[in-house]
This record gives sequence, C-alpha cells and structure tokens, in this order.
Amino acid sequence: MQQDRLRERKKARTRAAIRDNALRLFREQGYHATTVEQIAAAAEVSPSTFFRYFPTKEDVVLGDDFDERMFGAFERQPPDLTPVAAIRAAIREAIAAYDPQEWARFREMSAFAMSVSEVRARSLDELARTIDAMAEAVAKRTGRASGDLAVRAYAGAVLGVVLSVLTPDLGDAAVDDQLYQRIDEALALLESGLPL
Amino acid sequence: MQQDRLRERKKARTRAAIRDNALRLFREQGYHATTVEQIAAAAEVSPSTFFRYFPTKEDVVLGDDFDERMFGAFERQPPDLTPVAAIRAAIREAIAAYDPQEWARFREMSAFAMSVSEVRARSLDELARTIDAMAEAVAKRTGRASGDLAVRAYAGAVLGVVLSVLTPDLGDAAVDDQLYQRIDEALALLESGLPL
DNA sequence: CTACCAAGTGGGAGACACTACCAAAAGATA
DNA sequence: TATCTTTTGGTAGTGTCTCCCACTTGGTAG
Repeated sequence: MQQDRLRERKKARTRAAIRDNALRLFREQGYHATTVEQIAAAAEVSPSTFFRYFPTKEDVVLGDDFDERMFGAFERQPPDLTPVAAIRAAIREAIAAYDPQEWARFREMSAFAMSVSEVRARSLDELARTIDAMAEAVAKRTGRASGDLAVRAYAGAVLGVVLSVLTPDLGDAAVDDQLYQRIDEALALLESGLPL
Repeated sequence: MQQDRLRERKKARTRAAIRDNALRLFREQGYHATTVEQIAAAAEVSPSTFFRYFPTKEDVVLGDDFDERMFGAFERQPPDLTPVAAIRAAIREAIAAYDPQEWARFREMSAFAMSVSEVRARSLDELARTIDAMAEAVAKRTGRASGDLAVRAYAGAVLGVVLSVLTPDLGDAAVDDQLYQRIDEALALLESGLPL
C-alpha cells in the first residue's frame, strides 16, 4: 500500500512543467502569441492533458492562492476589530506568510495577469467573490442578514477602494510591496470616513 | 446631399435588431446555449455583420451608457454642492433620463451581465476604468490632484457602493423607484461612515 | 510474476468565437 | 446614368475548449 506516491509526484511534476513552460513562453512571446498547443509541446504533454490540469489557458496565470490565504487570515482575526481593520490585518498576514521566493513569483504572475485584459478581468472577479465571502462572514458575525443593505454597501465600498488603487497601474505592471502599502493606506482612509 | 440619413437609420435598426434578438434568445435559452450564428439568423444578418456591430458576444450585454449619462449629469451639477450631493443628483438624473422601456432593458442587461461570469468579469474591469474617470471628475470639482489617493479611494468607494446595490438578487421584482432609493440610501450610509 | 483494476494520457472529431479577405449589393454623389 | 463609397455576405482559417474512446501506466492482490 504505497498509496499513489509515484502518481502524485508525477502529477505535480507535470503540472509544474506545464505552468513553468507556459510562463516562460508568455514571457518570451507574449500571452496571446502563445498557443496551448505550444505550451503542451514544450511541457511534453498532449493538449488534452493541458486542459486536464488547467481548465482554461487563463488559469495557468491565475493559480494564486492569495485570496484563500487572505480569507483564512480574515477569519482568524479577533472579533472586536472593525471589518476593514480585519481586512487590513488579513492582507498583511497573507503577504507575510509567503517566503521571499514565492512572493517574488506571486508578484510576477500578478503583474502579468494585470497586463492581459481577460486575465485581469477574471482576477478582479475573483477578488469580488472573496470580498463577498468576507461580507457574508461579517454579516454572520454581526448577526445581520446576508442581503443587508449596509453590509452590501460596506463590501462594495471595500471592493471599490481596492480597485481604485489597483487600477492606475494596469499597464505598468507595478505589483510590488508599495502597491499593497497603498491599498492599506486607502483602506485606512475608508476606515476614517473617506475625508476629502 | 442627404448626408447618409437612410444609412444611419438602417444601421441603427440593424443594431437594435441584433441586440433585441440576442437578449430574447439569452432569456429563452441562456447565454451560453445561444450561439452568435443563432443571433445573426434571428436578426436576419450574417455572422460577419454581427461582429461588425459588436466586437464580441459579450458586448451585446455590455453596451450600457449609464456611466456616460451619469458623468454628464455630474458635471452639470452646480459647483456649490458637495461631491456626494452632486453624485446623488447625477445618479438620479441619469436614471430619470431613461424612458421606462430603456430602463427596463438596462436593468435586464445588468442582471444578465452579473449572472454570466465572463461578462461579469469584464464589467468589473470596466468599473475600474470608470473609477479613473470618476476620480478625475471629483478631483476637478474639489481642486485636488486626480492621482490623489484620497480622491481615488473616494471615487472607488462611491462606485463600489453603487455596484453593490445595482447587483440585485436575480429574478427579483425590485421596482425602479425602489432601486434608486436604495442607491441613495447606500450612498447615505457611505456618507455617514458605513456604520455596521 | 501474473492478472487485474483504476487512474491518467493521447488523439480524433467537432462546436464555437472570432479574424482576414474578397466580391457583390446598396446607398450617396455628380 | 455613371461613379464612388460604405456595407454586406460568404469563405476559409485559427485557436480555445469539449467529448469520447482506445491505450498505457501505476497500484494491488493472488
């Protein structure tokens, strides 16, 4: 009973091969100019297999678990924090949980994702989902209904504030620590009532 | 010199035919189950022509001019109003400018956009761009720099709040006045610091 | 070692969104 | 009417993604 060890290892290797070759090709010739067929060939698998590992071409770039980490950290925050404070702490913790190498890789993929419109759109959609989930958690914690206008508005405001910071650099692939610092600042502004 | 009148009219009619038939088919059989070929056939044009009027299938549902109307109204507001007051007035005017039929279609299209993941993703991406424009407008009004973080965060929060209300639970019967009223309520909440 | 089962792979056929191109039709102009 | 421009339809193709089936490979049990 060796419990599929070899299989698991092979799958991990295949997955990494696909992802690494894809990123390399994207870097070398751009996202659109790279076909799934090319990626599959470079990773020495068939196109069918590519789609078994990644449901779409976008998912190769999209596979970051930042949102999950952030959500997890969010739920671990003490209940006396305001939601925005909890989100800020969650972001900080999620970043801190990366080791430097992972962090660098994550930033590269994010920057890349932001530069390709379809991928960027999907990233934003996932961000919105995460924030929605957080709103749900907040609703539960404060004993409010999940459709409560105040909760919805709150979540919407958070999403909008984050987007407002994320947006201006869309072209200039500037995903760095400073970006997250500015997100934190913007959320702090939201917390203090958005003074103009 | 009759200046292309017939042509313009025909183009408008073709565009409307494509859009209306598309929406009808989406309603009847769903977005994914409806092919461009079917839409084109229903509108009595060729698939080529479909793509001349709408660059992608998504754009049929995405073409809403609410933003433009709102910005127009925003800039027409008297300068002594506070930004929030101006935004509230602008939104009220933008909604009022629709005739009932247009308004119904707009709401249906929004609901569709939010229920289909790809379209929703693109909507969010466009929201990001709208935030830019809004920040610019607010900056102009308050005499601040358009890149000012506080201004951007503010614009983002406002649009985020509007979005959160505009994304209604699907298949509801929220009446028109109610919708605006809820937007206004949500903005009031934002103004008072989003109490939870 | 062998036989067997489950999991993973490759390859073909095809749907569908979308592009590039060209020839025909329709509208505008003189 | 003849001519020029815009719009259209049709054809051929590319690329993403799905379905399906035969084949191979890893794990397991006699």
